[in-house]
Amino acid sequence: MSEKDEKIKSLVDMGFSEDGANMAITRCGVDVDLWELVDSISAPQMTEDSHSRNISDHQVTDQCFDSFGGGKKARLMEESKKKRNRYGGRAQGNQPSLDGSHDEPMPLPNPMIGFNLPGYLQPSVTRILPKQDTGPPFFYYENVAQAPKGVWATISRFLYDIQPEFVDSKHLCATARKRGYIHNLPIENRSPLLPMPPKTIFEAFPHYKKWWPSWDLRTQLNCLRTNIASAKLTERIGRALASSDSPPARSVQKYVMNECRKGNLVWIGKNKVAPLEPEEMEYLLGFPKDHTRGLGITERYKSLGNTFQVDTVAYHLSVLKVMFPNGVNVLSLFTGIGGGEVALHRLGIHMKAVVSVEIGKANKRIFRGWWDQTQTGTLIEIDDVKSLTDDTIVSFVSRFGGFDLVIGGSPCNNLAGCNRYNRDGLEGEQSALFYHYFRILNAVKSAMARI
DNA sequence: TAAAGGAGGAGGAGGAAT
DNA sequence: ATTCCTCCTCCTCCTTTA
Repeated sequence: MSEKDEKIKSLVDMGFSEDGANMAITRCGVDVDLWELVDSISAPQMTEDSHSRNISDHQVTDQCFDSFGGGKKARLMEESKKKRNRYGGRAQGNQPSLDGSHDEPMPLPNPMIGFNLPGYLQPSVTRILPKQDTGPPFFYYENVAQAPKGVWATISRFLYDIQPEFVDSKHLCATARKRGYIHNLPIENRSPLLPMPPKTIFEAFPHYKKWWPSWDLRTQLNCLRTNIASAKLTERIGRALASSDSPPARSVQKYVMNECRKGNLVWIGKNKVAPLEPEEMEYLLGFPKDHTRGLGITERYKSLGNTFQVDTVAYHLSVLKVMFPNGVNVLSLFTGIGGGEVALHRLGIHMKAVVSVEIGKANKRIFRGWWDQTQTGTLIEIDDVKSLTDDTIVSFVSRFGGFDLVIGGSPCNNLAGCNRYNRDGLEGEQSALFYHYFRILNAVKSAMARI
């Protein structure tokens, strides 16, 4: 298959017409990145929305920009529309492009608390979105914060130039989870889930105090991942400690702490460490106990490592409660084990209907099980975002009278730092599904505009 | 055949020193 | 402006085991 045919096939897989794909390649050439072709196809239908828009329309206060690392952001964002920033892989880095422009930086805020978080006093932040970008439908998009250079700039550009809200969940619970969220929800009058989750390891798991050595200074856990430390490694740690003094030598401490941080190991006995149990991960992430029970242990870790931190997401979604007292219709993409739905449920927001798109069989089973136990609304399950056509979306929109919320986090496989093989950015095999999120969201918007 | 185990760095970000 | 240093990351692939 020629390169052109492959590109066309990819675009058709994304839901674009073959004619549109052909025209885009004619316009841009066959050598450009896939997203540029997507951009080219989408551009005509979006100009109407964006021509009247300028940066000041959705500018936020200076304080807010400061929290994103500087007041230059507005100008940088403006320039990004002209200078097509492309992620060119590891080798390119910050080197200037051929046309003299630079890769646009998207600095992560420090501390990573987004627009606001409960318990953090900070300048009040306001943001005013242009009318065409506000809901309904509201949308909520999530992915890893520490993506390769240029990825968040691209995502933001596709999602109507809305600033990402970067939040590390360690400011809300006992485990780190650095994520970026792009949404068009109001950011005033948010309220957290109560009771607030414990913020330290000992508050979350008091019984670990007993064996926790004084030289392990961790108070919080690192990001929960999809696989865990091996039994052999914990044995090696145990042996190293047993044959060491008390307290151990500096070098031994360093080795042990390094492995404990990498594997999120906790102390369950004298000189004995172990990975977190799935139940503990469920608790840290804000899920009900035994939410993922019934899967194999490996699958449980995989599903839990890939999901939302419920308290964080719920805090952002909490503004929906007063807006939709009668409940919401939700289009849930990349549902996973239902982090978004659990968040809505815990907020006391009724889900009249949820159209859930999830490809994983195990995840679907878990989510369906939870739904049947706790919900009374309609659940429609779809296997793959690729098979959710624009026509189907139109029929759903007319059936439910539109969606109130489009929520989802697209795959991070090709963005995450731990991927040693295929960290290819947004063009990676799985992470490219972001463009389906974009396509589907646009389809929902245009279908609802016709009502 | 399906599930679990084990091996396996790069690549940024952010300090703290020049 | 540099350098050096420490830390962290929603992971994939091959082999072994049941």
